[in-house]
Amino acid sequence: MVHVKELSIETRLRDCGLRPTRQRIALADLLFAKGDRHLTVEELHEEAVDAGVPVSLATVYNTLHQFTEAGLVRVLAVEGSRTYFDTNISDHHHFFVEGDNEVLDIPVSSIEIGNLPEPPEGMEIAHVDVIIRLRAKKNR
Amino acid sequence: MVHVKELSIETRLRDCGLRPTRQRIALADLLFAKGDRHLTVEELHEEAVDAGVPVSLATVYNTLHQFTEAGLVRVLAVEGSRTYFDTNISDHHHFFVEGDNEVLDIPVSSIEIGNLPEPPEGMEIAHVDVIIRLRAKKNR
DNA sequence: CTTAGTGCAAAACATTTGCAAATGT
DNA sequence: ACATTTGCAAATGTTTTGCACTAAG
Repeated sequence: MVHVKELSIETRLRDCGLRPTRQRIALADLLFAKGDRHLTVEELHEEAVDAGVPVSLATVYNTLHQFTEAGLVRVLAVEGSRTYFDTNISDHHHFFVEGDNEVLDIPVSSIEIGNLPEPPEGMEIAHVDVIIRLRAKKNR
Repeated sequence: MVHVKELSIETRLRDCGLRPTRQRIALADLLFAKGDRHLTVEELHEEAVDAGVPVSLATVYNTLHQFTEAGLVRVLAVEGSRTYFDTNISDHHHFFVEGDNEVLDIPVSSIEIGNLPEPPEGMEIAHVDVIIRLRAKKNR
């Protein structure tokens, strides 16, 4: 049924030098089928298990790191304890809802950053992350 | 000798509802004496021990969290594993040197952010973090 | 004295790793 | 068949917690 999609994901994995194993295909499906997502390892693992793909937690960790190296996903540093992975690798920024620990995309076009400072000698800019931290507005 | 400074730190702590204990004073001294700093718990602990204040790691954790709640320091989310604490609580941004895991301040004045998107319904902006990730420039 | 703070060791998490068994090519 | 990948369980690294002991007011 979802065979067309799986084929293309298999190709993508192969292009990255990753063997398209059952687990990797299933994880990639979950990651990319539903559009842009922000997930912890734990969340993805649970989704996979719920979807009937009993992959181990260690494999989810390993797979997400492989995907990161392959440039399929990106690591998000928003909160100390858990690592978030972002399936949207295009240039964009994030809302982070404190308390809920929820991450939302901000289209890059909607933010203008000017006057970026010169990086120190011998350094170049790898990436600019903007995180807008949100809290519930207290209604009084 | 450094008594004037210690007195004022004692007052600051007291104002935050924190008893100025030996350990807290020593840690606050290390944090604030040398200007703006970006430290992990481990680093601060080592500094304290080196300075002849044999505080325990757990106390450094507890103290930094208390300082954070009191608004004396700020948590920096730059890198997944370790938590950085920033002694500069004014509005500013950061360079993060990947590989070195080093954090550098960027004066806020030098970056202009325009077109900030509207926060979702019922939310307000708590803080805007800009992290410019740097990598060593490859000289070719 | 009384209460809050500290240190230690153990617990709790998140993440990584080693190795035998399973899978992909 | 052969190399890679997986799963498990154990190891690691970081942070938190429980509780007896110590220090501050």
